[in-house]
Amino acid sequence: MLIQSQSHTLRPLTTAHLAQTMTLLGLTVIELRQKIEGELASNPALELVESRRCPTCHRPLPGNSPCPLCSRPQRLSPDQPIVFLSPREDFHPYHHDISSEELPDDNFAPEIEDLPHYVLHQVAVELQPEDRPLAAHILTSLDEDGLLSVPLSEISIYHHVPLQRVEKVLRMIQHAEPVGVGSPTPQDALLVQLEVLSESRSIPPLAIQAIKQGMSLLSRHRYEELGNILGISSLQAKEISQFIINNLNPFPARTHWGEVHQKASSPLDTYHFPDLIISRLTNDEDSPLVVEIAMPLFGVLRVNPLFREALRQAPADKSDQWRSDLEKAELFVKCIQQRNNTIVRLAHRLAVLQRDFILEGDAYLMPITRARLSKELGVHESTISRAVSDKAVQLPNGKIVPMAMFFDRSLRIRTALKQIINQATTTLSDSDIAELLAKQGYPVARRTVAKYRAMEGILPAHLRQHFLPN
DNA sequence: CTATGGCACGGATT
DNA sequence: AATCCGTGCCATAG
Repeated sequence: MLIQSQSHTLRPLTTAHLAQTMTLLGLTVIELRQKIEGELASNPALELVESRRCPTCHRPLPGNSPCPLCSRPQRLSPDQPIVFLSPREDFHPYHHDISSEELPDDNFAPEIEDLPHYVLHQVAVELQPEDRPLAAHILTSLDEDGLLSVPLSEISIYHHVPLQRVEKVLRMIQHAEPVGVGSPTPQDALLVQLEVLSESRSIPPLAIQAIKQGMSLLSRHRYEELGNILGISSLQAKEISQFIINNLNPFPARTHWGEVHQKASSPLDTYHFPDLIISRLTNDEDSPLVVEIAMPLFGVLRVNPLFREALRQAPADKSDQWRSDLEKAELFVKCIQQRNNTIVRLAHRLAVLQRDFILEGDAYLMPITRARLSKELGVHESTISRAVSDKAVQLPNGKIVPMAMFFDRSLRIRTALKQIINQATTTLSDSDIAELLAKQGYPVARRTVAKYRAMEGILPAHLRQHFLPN
């Protein structure tokens, strides 16, 4: 049998090994955690050793390696990302301490008043004095997403006023910034935002229906079924969905206040826990990237040495069972290592290739294919596919995006297209846009422009109207 | 007649 | 082998 040939690439030795590694590769952190917990529970030969922590930064360390950040020599090259496994005990997105200092917009008001006051000041002018307590009640009952957490009827009863009056006040609040705040459900928030948006620009006609009838399908990206309900094709459904994602936000408090045209980071997706967390080591322009690969458990998995020992004196009737447990455990540990190894190398390569995209944004995305990467890393194409699909990455700016975005061939062109339309003084037809794109080095067919436009939720030229921002 | 959406085909990707 | 994506052609709306 062939022994590993390449430098530090762990090679699968058996088909079972291969199969299991493949399966593991395809799993998200959260899925992997369940898988590992299952194995741990069913196989006594496996054990979980708790992670050590770095004495300096208190970060949990994978295995016996020194802390990849603190024990790093001073030789820092921007081209060399620091990639490491990061055992986690929590499953909330988190920011590296250093990068969290960097805030995206500078014109942010230094004295930030809290959301309830911010909204109250806006509605105060048109609010009847006697309705003030109602507004206050509503605004103090918001959850952290800006949604109303108590039923309206409760407020109505509490203040001994008719329900319509409460509704009237709520309507006022919902129309304040951030638009939709105070809505009882994400659905209501979207509807209000849509209504407000429709005053300044045209909107897809079926968007309202989509939100009203297909909310659950919408949030699960079930375009085909959504299309069926609305009596349109799944492509159209997708377009509408895209429009909603791009222009509306189901959780009003989660965006920054002020801007009307939110580029919300696809809010319907953000609850995913990222598998990769990318930040920058320092705020310098040439700082290396730090890539943490989320490990699902706070510890390191290994074969229990005591179990190995015990096997020697195993009672005859248990011997076979134990032996098989041990083998399974060894295989499992090896597969996990293999998975980690592949992901580390993949992440490293991606961080090198897509550095500009990670730091500067969509316009700098390199067009790369999974096939190319698989050659560079010396693995099968399907390996890359598995490793990428369904995974989420948190970028230094805090946005969580699907890992597949690193391989999106059209994203670059789509952002160029958006820029063209935003900067255009006249209303451009699709063919006009196609020409302009070609001049920028993106030769695309007119028909393709239409599709990209639709993907971005931008309406056709004759329905488009231009408004100056604010 | 022009601009755009639907459908389907072929090649690339997974 | 199945799926996705860009594109051409045609129908339709304005």
